[in-house]
Amino acid sequence: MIRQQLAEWVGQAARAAREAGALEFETLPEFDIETPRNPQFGDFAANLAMLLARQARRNPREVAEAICQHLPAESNAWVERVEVAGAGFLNFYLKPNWAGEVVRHILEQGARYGSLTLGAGKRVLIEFVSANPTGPLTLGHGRNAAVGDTLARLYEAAGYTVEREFYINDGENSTQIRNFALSVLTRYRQLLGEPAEMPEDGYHGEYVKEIAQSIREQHGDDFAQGDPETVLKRFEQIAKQQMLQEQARDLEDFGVRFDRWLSEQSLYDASKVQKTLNALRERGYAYEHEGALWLKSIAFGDEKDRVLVRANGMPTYLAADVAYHRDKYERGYDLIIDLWGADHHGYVARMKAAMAALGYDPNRLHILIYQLVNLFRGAEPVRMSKRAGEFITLREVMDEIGVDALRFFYLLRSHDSTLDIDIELAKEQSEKNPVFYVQYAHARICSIERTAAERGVAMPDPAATDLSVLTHEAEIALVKKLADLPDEIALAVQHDAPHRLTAYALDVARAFHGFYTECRVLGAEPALQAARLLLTQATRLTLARALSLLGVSAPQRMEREETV
RNA sequence: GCCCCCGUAGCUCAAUGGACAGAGCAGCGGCCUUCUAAGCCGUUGGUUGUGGGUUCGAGUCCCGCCGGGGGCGCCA
Repeated sequence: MIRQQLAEWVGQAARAAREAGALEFETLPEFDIETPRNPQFGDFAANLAMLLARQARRNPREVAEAICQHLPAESNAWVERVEVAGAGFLNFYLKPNWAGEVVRHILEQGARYGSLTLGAGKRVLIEFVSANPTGPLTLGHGRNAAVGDTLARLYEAAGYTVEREFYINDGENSTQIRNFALSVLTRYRQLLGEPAEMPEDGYHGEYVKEIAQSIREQHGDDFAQGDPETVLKRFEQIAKQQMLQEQARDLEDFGVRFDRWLSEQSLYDASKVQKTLNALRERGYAYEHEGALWLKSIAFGDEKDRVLVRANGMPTYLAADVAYHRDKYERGYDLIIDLWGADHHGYVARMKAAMAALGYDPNRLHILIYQLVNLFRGAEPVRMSKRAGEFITLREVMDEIGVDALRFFYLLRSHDSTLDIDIELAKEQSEKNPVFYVQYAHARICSIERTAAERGVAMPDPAATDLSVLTHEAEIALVKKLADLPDEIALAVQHDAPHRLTAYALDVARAFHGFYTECRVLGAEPALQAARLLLTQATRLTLARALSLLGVSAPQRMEREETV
């Protein structure tokens, strides 16, 4: 709130200076209100003067002076003084009552604190995870789920209307589904004591045997005979369905829910793939060559053209995916976000090309690529899973280290960086573990509130409490951090960078722990105790909101297990 | 060969183009009769891989090179 307010005043001042003939410029550039690293440069700083210098044909410090002299009078309410400094920064020093205003504002907002109207109800579709129904969710899918879900929560907080969607790669004619069904069928036959050999490129994980086993339990030897093709089709359905249910369960337990599970096959059933291919042909961006149908993606910056329909008449995965994305555009979202693994990055250019070929604005499609996740146990890399063969499953790691720690670790780094997760560290209940650091701050606050209640100290009324007594360095540092939440949410959304929020939560926790050590709450003299109780409450609300956006719980208490 | 990501303190990583590049861990030294020490304070540690360029200002943007990871299918 304070940043927007300052930005508004600075903008007004620049225009007023122009009116008064003190400054020349055509259009007001986008400028920043930033928090200087060094507190001696004020509480906030504006960089407008530097950006305006060229247009105004004046040196930046003169421009800054001109802006400074035209700041609206109402800015006196919060601003104590403004200084022109450095290359032409406008440094704002706020009045002491500002901290109290922030606390009051947070308490008024309550659990909504941080919510924005930035999105103005615009509709966003986030498609993520979208794992193949041929195996359990892996460690990599977990990253996708954590990043996608928190991004969705952030967009919601920013005032967008968000839909979460899981795309099921279940095309009935696809080789992978067929192969998967064949693998399950082979295991099933082996269970019945028949000689059957796994296909060359079959699925070898333990889970395939589990599915075969469960089919046997439900259907006995019903599938021992019968038309092989019919049996295989049946296995496709059953195996796919079971896998999907397992994935949904894993996601549910991981705190991720989807609004829609959209099946690739349904696109074929509704002729959407065919219609999309026709549309591409009509627009002149699909052509026949050597018996196949090609997308002319070169025309839109891709490095080569891509096959849509194979020479054998079967559409490729791309064809269905183009139809799917066309469908997304047709549903009228303002923003479409996809979250893909790094191994799909080569796919971005062709998908954007396809959308451009269909006449849609490719900029409305954000495709985020997240990098690999490596698992360690201490210094030892973990590569194999018992259940899934060469993959480590989300379930295994989630069960071992817990949802809170795992979600937090997934969001600790930018999705652009490869991520190493150390199971030992994530399980460790110690100061090395960042999840506990944040949760502990929340638990400590709850503990203060419990103790206050035990001692009969009532939570003061914010309207009737003088908050101007909050002047300690640690109090001010904490308040500044708390005030940042709305901006952090805005930035996280603008940059599609959910990991910013973990960093923010850590910052708030750090500021609180500092405050906790420096400033005694209960037992301080009454006026100060009241103000600090309210500051504590505002901190709890802020931490709880940040944690909830991360999908991490905010515990009321934390007991440390005896380690010795 | 082409494409994507990364390269910042011993390690893992931050830093919407802004001021003196910051945290955590590891190391060293301190702080529990008072709201939870899963905490706090102090301290050591840097030519931001490298060479150019753009800019009032570059870790950040552009080009080249070096190193690490991933991808380049009528698989999905």
